[in-house]
Amino acid sequence: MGNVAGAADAGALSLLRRKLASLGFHGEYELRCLQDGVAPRRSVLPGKDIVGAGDGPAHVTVLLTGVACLYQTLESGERQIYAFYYAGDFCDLHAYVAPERDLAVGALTDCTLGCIPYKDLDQAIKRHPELAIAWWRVAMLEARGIRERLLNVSRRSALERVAHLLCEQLHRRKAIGIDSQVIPLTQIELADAVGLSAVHVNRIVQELRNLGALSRKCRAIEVANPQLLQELAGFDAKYLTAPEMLAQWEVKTSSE
Amino acid sequence: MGNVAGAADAGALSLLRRKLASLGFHGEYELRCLQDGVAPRRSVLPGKDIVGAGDGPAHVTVLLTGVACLYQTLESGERQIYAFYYAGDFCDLHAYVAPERDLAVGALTDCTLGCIPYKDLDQAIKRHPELAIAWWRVAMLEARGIRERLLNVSRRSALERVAHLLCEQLHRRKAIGIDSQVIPLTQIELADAVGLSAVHVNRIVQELRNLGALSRKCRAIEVANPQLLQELAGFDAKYLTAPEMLAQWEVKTSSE
DNA sequence: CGCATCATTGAAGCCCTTCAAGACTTGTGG
DNA sequence: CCACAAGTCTTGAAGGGCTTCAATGATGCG
Repeated sequence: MGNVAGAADAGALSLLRRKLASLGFHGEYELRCLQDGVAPRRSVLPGKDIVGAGDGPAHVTVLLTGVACLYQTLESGERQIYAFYYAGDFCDLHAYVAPERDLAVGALTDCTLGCIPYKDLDQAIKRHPELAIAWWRVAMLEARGIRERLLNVSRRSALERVAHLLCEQLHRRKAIGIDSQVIPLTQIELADAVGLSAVHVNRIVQELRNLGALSRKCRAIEVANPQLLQELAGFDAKYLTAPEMLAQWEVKTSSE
Repeated sequence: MGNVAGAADAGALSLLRRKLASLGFHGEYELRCLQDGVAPRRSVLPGKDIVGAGDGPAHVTVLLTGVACLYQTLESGERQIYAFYYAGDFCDLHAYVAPERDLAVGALTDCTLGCIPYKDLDQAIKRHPELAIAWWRVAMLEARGIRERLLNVSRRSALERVAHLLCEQLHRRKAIGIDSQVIPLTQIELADAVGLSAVHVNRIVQELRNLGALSRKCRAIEVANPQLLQELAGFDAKYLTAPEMLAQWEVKTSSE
């Protein structure tokens, strides 16, 4: 709720600019029309929803700090996690073009959010149609991430699944400048993302600790040997879903 | 290879027009610039690739008739099917904005294809930026479909998975006017989509036949009792991923 | 007719789930 | 500062769903 002004907003804007640049959108001046939109801030505590199921917010939410996830709770009470969001990611861009029932975004750690009202987005797109291509690209990347999650659940053993998910998180965190070896997910959250029972994830985590891939120092998930973890996961960095590696992209319509 | 002219092209154009209208794009005249692009036709036999892994085609492919699938083959030789395509679906729109390694589109039945060269697409988008929002929407729907596939694999029993997949196919076929109760998928293809072994899918199919949900008349998958199948699957029509139900959408930028 | 692909069946066994209970951690209020 | 509650982590035992292997029967195609 607490609105912060000044320097913090500059940080948010530069985050947004980097993000859009990585998506192939290079309008320097044009970003200004979104700048004001990001100002309204919000904080959300772990376990609380950033976007509730069935919400029809009139703005797009940008994650500024923290970790969040896209998820759905089933009738049975189970929860399926579809994607993880980090600083710079858009949480509910999908709702702008295609409202989704039953889909929610939850905070996994303390989260800070920026909001871009739909009307600002409308105007920005109208003035700079290349933006729509950038959003299109965001959607494709989201699909790619979910495909990776499906592959994980469908074709890999429990140990590979967990190890692979941890490798992904490690890479995405590094890509935005977080070097900590600690991954702030509970075993329950891990289980909800890899489609295993929490009990079995626990056994896998212990196995990973025995193998030396994870640290035994603390209760949290701390990676002790990233190299080993990658080998156990069969993780291939080329499968990275993060848009950071795509900085060379150009928006087509502006070139021809 | 055989190019067909005249009446058949009119069918393809009307297919494309319906598709775009369902995505919220209503430019009557504007579609003409895509019309010429669809003319070049191609036929692909079952089991062959429409778009190979690593291909960088200079055009977007529209499926005009038949059934195709988006898939990936792993190092182990296994195949994961991510999505099914029917008449009117775009097979490789993703490659236009975000080239994908290892991803291929294969024909499951005899397929007829139309091609839209990238340069036509470039021009169309430049002239009518709302088109980019329509493509964006396509990408979101693709993501939604893959999420549904993930949910299927992650949280449901083998019988529910198979039944649910069959329900989806039935609905999508009906949405484009195919009323046949026969679903032209082999048990192996089913297995590759639901993440089960072919052997076990076979046992499930037999169980569904014993329960009366599937027909025993032929070797192919023929639905005998759609209602029962839906109950067994816990299938809820509201989860439909097909864009046909979204005809009420409007492209935002043109309204304000 | 022979070959390739798909469907079917059986047996053995492992991976993972479920249930149940206890230990540890954290935060909250008295 | 302690007690308590809530949530997470941990451990064991029992069982079932699915896989793998292997072999045989059907179907269709050149």
